[in-house]
Amino acid sequence: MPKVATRQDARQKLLDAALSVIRTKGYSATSVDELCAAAGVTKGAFFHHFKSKEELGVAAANHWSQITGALFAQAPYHEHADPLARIIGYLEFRKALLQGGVPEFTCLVGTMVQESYETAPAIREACNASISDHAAALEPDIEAAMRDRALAADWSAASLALHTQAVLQGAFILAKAKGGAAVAADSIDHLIRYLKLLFGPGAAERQS
Amino acid sequence: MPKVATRQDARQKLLDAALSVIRTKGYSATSVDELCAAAGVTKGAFFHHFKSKEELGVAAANHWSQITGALFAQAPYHEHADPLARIIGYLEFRKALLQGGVPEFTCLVGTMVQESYETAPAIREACNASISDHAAALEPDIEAAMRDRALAADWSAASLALHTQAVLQGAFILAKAKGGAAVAADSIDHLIRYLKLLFGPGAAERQS
DNA sequence: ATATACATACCGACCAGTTGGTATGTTGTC
DNA sequence: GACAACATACCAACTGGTCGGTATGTATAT
Repeated sequence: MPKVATRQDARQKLLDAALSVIRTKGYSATSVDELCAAAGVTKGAFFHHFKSKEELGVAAANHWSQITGALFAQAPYHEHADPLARIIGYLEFRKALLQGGVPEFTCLVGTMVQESYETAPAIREACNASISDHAAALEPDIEAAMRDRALAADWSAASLALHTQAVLQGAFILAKAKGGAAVAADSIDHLIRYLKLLFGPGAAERQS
Repeated sequence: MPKVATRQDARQKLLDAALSVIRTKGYSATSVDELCAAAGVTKGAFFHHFKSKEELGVAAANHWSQITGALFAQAPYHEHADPLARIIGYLEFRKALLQGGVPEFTCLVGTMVQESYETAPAIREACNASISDHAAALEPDIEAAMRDRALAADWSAASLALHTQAVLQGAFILAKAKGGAAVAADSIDHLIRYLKLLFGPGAAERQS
């Protein structure tokens, strides 16, 4: 029996618990006690690993970056030869992720940054890094697609990458408001349509 | 001296205070005491007008709907003869609203629904109504634009209207994460570009 | 005109429960 | 035996909410 396994992993259990609890109730409404209960850990363990609730918030945002980073890095859409196909594939992948209850497919950092952007700068910055890094990962494919089609656009690859994240974050808000994933899928479809119009046949001629 | 003025307006003062305080700190992190202090009102007055904090949340969402409803109803973009111009005008208007600090231009109900969608059904529904009604107000113009151009689209006016709200809500999240309005404006620009591609010259031929 | 009756608007002390955080153990490991 | 990884007990501050009370307005009957 790996006795070591029960020891030393309180931090991980807290971090994992934070992902689901905070996505369900929000950061402020989530108490330390609740987090400990969900993780099956005592309060002493909590403050042994995190010197404050805010530090847990920062760590949770970073944890989220790691997990989602790994998920998207190994996703199959990277295999497409055409960069545009990879971008569309990414968005189809995000649509396919809209499974289960709303708390299960929504974004931790999008939720957290709303509550803490003015009151907890460290959390805001960790959330910003998570979103911005994820967006930055899309830039090379967007740039390649622009080059392929010789697009002389009045927008940058970076701004389009951020726009995809805006649509996704907004789609999550609508899903929360309406209590279902359907709206979110519709919004992603509109984004896909936008990309196809931007990069599709005759696109270079339409833009100048 | 209007002695009456000092009476009876505690409710309004609380509602107005709620708009700014909740947009800054979020719903959960805003305490009743804080709300009272910001409104210059006592706790007794609070619970005289609202039987619970949650009821204040619902009332604040409705108050927000009223205020924003009036703002957009009297906005100048309705004067355009062309329905597409009205839609683009609406989005330009929203871009022009990105002034001042982040808490001043972001959306109350978008913020609130993130925190309460699972825990406070009444607030969720009030926020949903605010967003959905606002989106619904855009539908007639979208439908008219589709009719004008004889678009046989595989998307509905309703879904496009909701998509505009998703982009706006997402733009606010990015603005909060990055600490400035610039990203939000860029995202609205992408949305405007999408609409121009959807409805612009040759659009009917491109879609089938 | 005025007394009675009642409703509305508001005040502020108070309460029980919860909050984030701390101080002091205990236990296993190198 | 030193140190990390926890557990337990506890605390002051704050939380949403209650409650008895007061000031003011209004309808009605006399």
